[in-house]
Parts: sequence; C-alpha cells; structure tokens
Amino acid sequence: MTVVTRFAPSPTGFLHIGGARTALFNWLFARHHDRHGDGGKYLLRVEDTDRKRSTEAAVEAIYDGLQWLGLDWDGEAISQFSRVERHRAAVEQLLADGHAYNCYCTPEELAELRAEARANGQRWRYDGRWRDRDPSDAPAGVAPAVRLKAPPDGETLIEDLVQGKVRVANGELDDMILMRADGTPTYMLAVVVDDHDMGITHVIRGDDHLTNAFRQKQLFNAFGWDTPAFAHIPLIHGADGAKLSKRHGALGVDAYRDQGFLPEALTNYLLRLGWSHGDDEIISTDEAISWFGLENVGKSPARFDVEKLTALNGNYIRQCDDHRLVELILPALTIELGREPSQPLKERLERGMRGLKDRAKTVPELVESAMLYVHERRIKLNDKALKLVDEEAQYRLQSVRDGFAALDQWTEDALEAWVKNFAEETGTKMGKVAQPLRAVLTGTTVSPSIFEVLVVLGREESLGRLGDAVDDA
RNA sequence: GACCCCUUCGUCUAGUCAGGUCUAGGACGCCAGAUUUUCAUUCUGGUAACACGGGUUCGAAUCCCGUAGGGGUCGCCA
Repeated sequence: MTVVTRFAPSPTGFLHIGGARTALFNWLFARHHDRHGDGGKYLLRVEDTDRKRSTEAAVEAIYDGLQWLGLDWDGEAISQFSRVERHRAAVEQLLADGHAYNCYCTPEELAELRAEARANGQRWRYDGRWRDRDPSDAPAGVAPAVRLKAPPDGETLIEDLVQGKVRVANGELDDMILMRADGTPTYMLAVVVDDHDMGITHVIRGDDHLTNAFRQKQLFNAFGWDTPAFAHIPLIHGADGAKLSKRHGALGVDAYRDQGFLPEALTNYLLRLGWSHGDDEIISTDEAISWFGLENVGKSPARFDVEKLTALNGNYIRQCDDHRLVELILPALTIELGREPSQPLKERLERGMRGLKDRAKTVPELVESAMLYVHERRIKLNDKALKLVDEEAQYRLQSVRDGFAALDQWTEDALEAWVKNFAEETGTKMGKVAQPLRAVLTGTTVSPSIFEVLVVLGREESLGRLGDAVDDA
C-alpha cells in the first residue's frame, strides 16, 4: 500500500519548532516508504478555514520554513478554504443520511449553559437538545449550526501507532459542530473530508490532537469511510516542562536560522527528540530516511535543549563545505563592512575557513572569528592583545618581521620552522613569540593556528600588519 | 474538575513488547587529564538515573496493581 502523509499547519503565524518536527516525521515516513515500501507521498495542506486569523504572510513563512529545512512536499499545497464547497456538500450528505442535524442553539445560549455548568463544578457537554426534535420546532430567523449525531453508547477505540490502544466512552463525547451557523465548515469536518479525499493513509501529528482523533473517527464512521492510521507524537516542551507553543516561547524556525543554526543540525536535533535509532546521534538525512519508523517513536514528551542543538550545530559546521560557510557569513560581513566583500576577500575567507570552522558552533561565532581576515590596516588590537605586545615582545617581533621578510617560502611549514628555530636560538618559549604575533596579526588573543593565519593573509598583508606594530617602537 | 496520556542520569535517550547477558549503555552539559603557539577540535577518564509502594517470579528497569508527580484536551479556533 502506498503511504500518503500530510502536514497540515494553520497559517496563523510562523512555522514553529513543534510544527517543524511534525512535518519532519511526516516527510520521513513518506520518504521511507517511497524508498523501502510501495511508495510514499507527503502532502501539504494549509488549514486556512479560519479567515479571521489566517494570513498570506503566515502561509509564506511556513513555506519558507519548510523549504529551508528541506522538507519538500509532493504536488501543490492545498488550501483547505478553497474546498469549502466540497465540505458543505459533505455536510448535506450527512444531513440527508440522518447522521447530522440542525441545532438552533445560539453561541450566546451555549456560552451561558457552559458558564452555568462551570459554576456548578460540572463538566460542560452539549446535551443534544436539538438532536431528535422535529424540524418544525425550529425558531424563525435563527440560522442553525449542523452537529454530528454521535453514537451515545459504547466506546471509540483508537489504535494509535505511537500511543497504542486508547479508548474513550462515547458518553464523554458530545455532538460536535460540523458547520457553523454562517455556513462555514469547522476544522473537524474539514480535516476528515480532506484527509479522505486526499487519500491520507497515516495521520502523524502532535499528541495534543489525540482527543480530536476520537471525534474524527466517529465522523469517518458516519461517512462510511475508512479511518486512516493515527500516530500521535509526543509534544515538545520548554525548559519548564510545559507545552511549547507560540504563546510559550516557541520560536519560528526562522529564528533558529537567524541565530546561526544549520537546517541539517536542526532536523537532526528534532529527529532525536522522541525518536531514536540505538545510540546514533549524528544522523544524515539519507540515514534518517532509511531508518525512520513510527515504532521507534517514544511516548513521552521531550524538553527542548538548546545546548545539545548547539553542540550538534558545531558538528555540522565542522563538516560543512567551506564555500557554503562563506556564503552563510556574507550577509553579516556585508553589514560589518558596509559593503559587499570583494572577490579576493571572499577567497581569503574560504582559504581561512578550515581553521575557523573548528572553532565555531554557530554562524555568528564564525562571523566574529572571521573578522580577523576582514579587518583592514591598520587593525585595532583589543585590550588583551595590547597587553601581549610589550616592549620585549615588540623587540622580538622586529626580528620575526625581518626573518619572515627574508623567507623565500611563504608556507605554514616554512614559517613554523623559522619561528621554532628562532625560539630555540633565543631561548624563548614558543608562546612568547606566537602570542604577540597573534596579537598584532589578528588584533585578538584567540585565532586559528598563527601559521595558518599568516598563509591565509598572505605575505604582503602579514608583513604589513607586523610592520604596523613594530614600527611604532 | 472530568477524560486521556506520560514517568530510566540535570537534559535527549538505549534497554521494556519476547523478565536473567543491566553492579543500567550512549549523547549533551559539567569536572579532570592528554595533545598544543592561543582558543577550539580531538582523545582519555570521571560525575549522574530505573518516581514511590506493594505484588507475581528462583530472578523485574522490564509483567500486574496502587500512589505520587508531570502533561494534553475539554471553542460555532485549528
């Protein structure tokens, strides 16, 4: 059987981290079955039926987020709102079949009943007062909402692929509204009709939808349709253990991009939140597609840990292609510089990336460390660097400058050999030479190997920076 | 409150379905050491958990019951 999954975000804001993981799991499940099973499709459906809260900007933000993460969907994204006629027709069908009925309670009336129940410490549940009433009782001038005639007895069982068998007594569920008095379909109705029409075989979504699944199953039954398999994945919690939501510290994936996280690091991290494959931690997308399955999804919620994400990100940055890293730091450098870095500078940065990327866990850190290659003479030394260049050091640096200038090979090996030899002959510790050198070359006390820096900067620039410092003396 | 779900190191998790190989493994964090021109990387070692109480069993992290704690849902939102 071909597997068809979908991600169904509502465009009321950015794509947040929980949504991203839901999308990831749906995507992986479909791609896994496409590769190892009888085919798999991953569809995108935008749940924009709430016209008041849905915005075009949010739709774009969601597309952007998904694309950045590399979670490409099959076919065109479907707008749920565009299917409103189909939803209405489905409700008509239910009405005609006697599985639904008109309810003439007004929202105000319902609110009152709800408040009353609460005041008495009772749980509110619609009592089905219009369920079996004669249509001729309908009050004039009141537009009805349509409710499902839900089974009053027995129980509804969900065989969830993650949570296992979960059952609830039908008496706990009331007759849900399928169509509002204004003729617009509700989420419950739209989801069921769309999932059916789109041929969805597996509904993978957050655990917060588990209770919806019971109602949706009743609806599928009323239509006489097969119910898709459900998989309710545990939620992501914040550091305090409460559900991470837009109102509760959940950031959009764009925020993580802006903070300098790589998409592959974020998906790898998200994947490991609730899913595991033995002791594997660093998992490529390719491996994830091969290994992913719902049976390895845990049942308990996980807390979001930026430290671990950061560690993972550092790992991916180290493995990252140098050219791509330069592209990633370019926007920030352009701001620092006030103009787009020149081609020679970009090439210098790419040469320097080898030593820089080992020392960065995020893109902004990379930007900061890369500045040593960006600064123009004369470069400013920070306080710590300044302290290293005392009189004694300056004296030594003169010799170094002269020695370097006389070198006919400007390579790491040649430079290092010269410094080692110089240290030995003058009875100085390497650090006493290398640190002041680092200070005047980079303006800081921390950098990649000083010999690498020398080569990346090139002979002319290196000698220039050295001279700037030495000639002060 | 009602209904539903969850519970292994601080955090993410392996192990639980098929009880013994678990004096509970890995990762992040933290601590110490090694390498070293700084920092980082890398490497080595260490820290730290089966929520609690009963039961079943020769034997339980694993099965059963209860308790506690945490979470989710209770909209003419999605």
